[in-house]
Amino acid sequence: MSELKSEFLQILTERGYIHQATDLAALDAKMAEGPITAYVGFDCTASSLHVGNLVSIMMLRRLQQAGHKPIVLLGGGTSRVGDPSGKDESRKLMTDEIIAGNMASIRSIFTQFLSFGDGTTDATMVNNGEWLDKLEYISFLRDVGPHFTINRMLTFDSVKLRLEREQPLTFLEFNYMILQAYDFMELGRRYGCSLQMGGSDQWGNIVNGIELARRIDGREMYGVTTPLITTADGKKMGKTADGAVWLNEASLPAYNYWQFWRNSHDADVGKFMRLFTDIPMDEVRRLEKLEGAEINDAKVILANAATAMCRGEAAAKAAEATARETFVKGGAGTDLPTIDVAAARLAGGINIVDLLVEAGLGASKGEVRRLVQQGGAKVNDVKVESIDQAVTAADLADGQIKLSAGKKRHALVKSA
RNA sequence: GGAGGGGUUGGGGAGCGGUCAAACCCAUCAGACUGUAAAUCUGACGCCUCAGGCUUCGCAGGUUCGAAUCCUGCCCCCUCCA
Repeated sequence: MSELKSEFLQILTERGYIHQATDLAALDAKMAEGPITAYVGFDCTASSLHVGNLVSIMMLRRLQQAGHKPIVLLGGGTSRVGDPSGKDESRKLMTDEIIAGNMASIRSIFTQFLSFGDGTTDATMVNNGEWLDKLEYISFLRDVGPHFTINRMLTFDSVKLRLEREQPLTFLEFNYMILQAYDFMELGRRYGCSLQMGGSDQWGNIVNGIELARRIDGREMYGVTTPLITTADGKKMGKTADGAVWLNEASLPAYNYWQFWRNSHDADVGKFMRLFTDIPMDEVRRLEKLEGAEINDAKVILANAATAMCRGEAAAKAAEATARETFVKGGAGTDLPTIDVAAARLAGGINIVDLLVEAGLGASKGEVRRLVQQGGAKVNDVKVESIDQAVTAADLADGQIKLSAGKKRHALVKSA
């Protein structure tokens, strides 16, 4: 895989998106010739996607930028079956209502990253329930069944791992890969889609689709997978103490999203810029070389770019302003988590431990007591000396009280 | 189906009648050092009305002054044999 001709694959390679690909040379030639249509599938297993899905979303964005057509496939149909990959246990079956709700919530995310419409390079959103829900069992079996041997299916990791560990794999789950393969073929028929992209765990599913389409339709299709993105200390990216880093504002406020990127490890700054922002490569190369305190500037640029893309320019600006106000000036930015407390209650004095728990800076009173005893709690940047201390209206400064747990976690209390 | 082994506090994993809220490691949180980084060092790490109390060791019973530790039943898991 020496010199690539197509802009898209050049960019993908340069920015670190490619893990595996089927017949890259042929795909490259095809993409250099003219626009193609490609898709990534997303299951509707949660009400929001998270940064783990971001690599795939960004690939679609790159695709569109390079003049090709992206399809976002929402797994309204496949979510009713459940992908068995990796997990030891079967996924719980989700109700149709939950799936529909998740799908509606996930849809909105994509408009931030792609431009939708009817133009040749406009993105399209499709729900595989459109065809999967209508399949007739016997005819489906006759059409598709002969092209899959059980022998082969048993060799795929998603199945093999489960069997090796003697974990049950239901027939329902076993069918997932067939349905995904069918999706790819169907997208080829309906939209002339010829490329499927996805995470490295999707490799088997993608290859199945390619083979199915070739056997039944004689259509040549391709697959590209992304590497599993890990952080510099070797962990799966996107896991924080509080859980996943969600893309939806409702699941994770912009300030926290911004902070996630701002707190990247030094060594990850360049990698993340390449994958998750549109910052030009020259700029990336310059910024990732910064050392010492200067790399912090690069982290801010990363956080701004990533947040702006997902949550909009205004949200990024507000988050940055709050971070600057809070961390650089030692004040309190408006984007910090805020709780309201009745004026009367505040006038009477509220125990600091109770207040910290209410503000979400600790999970239990015991935890917060420890925090105070270890000198990690602050009111208006003054260390709390005792767990018996009370916060009163006298602590209000500019109508608010700043609570801190450690150096990074802050919240505001407002009197209402 | 047969024979063994096991289910312990977020994860891993000790404990095998009292000194057990339960070793140790990881993760996590805080403090120091810094750059809102990493590494390192220190401390904490079930809940509460916190020098005291309460609820935990798969589930339900039982033995005992006293059980995570013993017994009975149930559920689940693993290994080997068929």
